[in-house]
Amino acid sequence: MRVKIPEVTIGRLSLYLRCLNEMEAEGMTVVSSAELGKRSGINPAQIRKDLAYFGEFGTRGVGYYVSELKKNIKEVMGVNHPYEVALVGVGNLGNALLRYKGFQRHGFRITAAFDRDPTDKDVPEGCTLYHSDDLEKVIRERGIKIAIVSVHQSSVQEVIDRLAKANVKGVLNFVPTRVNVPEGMTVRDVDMGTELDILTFYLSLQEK
Amino acid sequence: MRVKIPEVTIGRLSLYLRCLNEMEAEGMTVVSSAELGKRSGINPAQIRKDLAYFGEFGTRGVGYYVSELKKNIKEVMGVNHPYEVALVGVGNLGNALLRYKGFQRHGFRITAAFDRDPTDKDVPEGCTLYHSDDLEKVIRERGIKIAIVSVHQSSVQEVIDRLAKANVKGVLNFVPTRVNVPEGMTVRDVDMGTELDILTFYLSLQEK
DNA sequence: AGTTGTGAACCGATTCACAGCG
DNA sequence: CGCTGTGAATCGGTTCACAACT
Repeated sequence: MRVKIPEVTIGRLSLYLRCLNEMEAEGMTVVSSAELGKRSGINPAQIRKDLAYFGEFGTRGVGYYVSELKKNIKEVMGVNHPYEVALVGVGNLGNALLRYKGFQRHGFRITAAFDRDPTDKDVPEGCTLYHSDDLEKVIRERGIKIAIVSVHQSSVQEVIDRLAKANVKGVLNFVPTRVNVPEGMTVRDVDMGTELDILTFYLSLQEK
Repeated sequence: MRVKIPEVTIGRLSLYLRCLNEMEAEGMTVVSSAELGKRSGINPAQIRKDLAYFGEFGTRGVGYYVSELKKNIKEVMGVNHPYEVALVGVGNLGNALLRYKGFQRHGFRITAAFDRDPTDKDVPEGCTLYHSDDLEKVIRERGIKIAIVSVHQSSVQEVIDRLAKANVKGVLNFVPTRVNVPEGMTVRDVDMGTELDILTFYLSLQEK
């Protein structure tokens, strides 16, 4: 890899892909950065720059071939093949995440779920529920590299450390606590409480 | 307001508050930006700058008084009083969000839930379930200003527009679609599929 | 002496503007 | 001619370094 790629770029690639899918469905075969910009709300120069990090996907004077570009973006993002994902903590939130359709659309399948108390819990077709004790064993065996964590605050750090030991490389963390991220692992936090705080702040600004 | 406040600052204020609560529980009464930095993982200069946007909360040579600072941050964030929140779309995800404890910790209570098909659905104590048809009416009557949207893709835009009409000012949107944001409204997107995409990208980088 | 508050330097990301190419 | 790809300019946020203050 030549230069460092901003992580926001990856988020935008995901957005471009969504737009391209729509456009393809509408029968478009070629698209300019200007058109894609209109659809996605991103500045065209930004789009060109984002894409240029990874190659020269366009044709000057023409634009980008939709199906071509889709393929290239998918390759770049590493989402060409479906991914297995583990979920740790089958509480309210975990349960909903197990059933969330959005992951499938991105090519992810939650195939293993772990809980400290697996009795009385049930999981959707295609997913197996295990006791947390078996976390390392199962994840290693299956070669799972990505996990979603929705456990109780008190056990997040332990879970993250155990996932790291099991060779998990990426974690989507829904638990609002500062965690120590093990070497070689990427953790992305989703903190919904803080999101509401930010909305509230803007709200309180308006009142002034 | 004198200068523009970066929105990441607000997210960090929320983090500082969490740390301060911990520290207070541990009996600390005074804290320096260096100590808070250690706990929160944020650069001390950054912390001072974040706080300085809103006032001079510290004492030179001493630091910040914990309870004092907590109070000030809460005031700044507009979270001094509890907020009522509406939730639109009681599917899997919506249901989990209704029961998510993290919101309460931040002083939010989901007191009204809306669904196109409210039969057979039940909601926790303290929350009332309404038919979507009554959205504008109920939200207006209650003066609710913040909403969480977890409806089907096809109706997001309509829901957002109706919320705007009902005078809602902030929306936390869990639906992965580009929405047109009405004037005077703030929308924050939580796109969990894209989050996994980003993890996958880092994963695929490591393999090279 | 110790720590805040802040101007200046730095760094990274976005946008502009145009050369290069189809 | 039109649109991409990209160096240069700009913008915004972070970090540094120190003057101000207790």
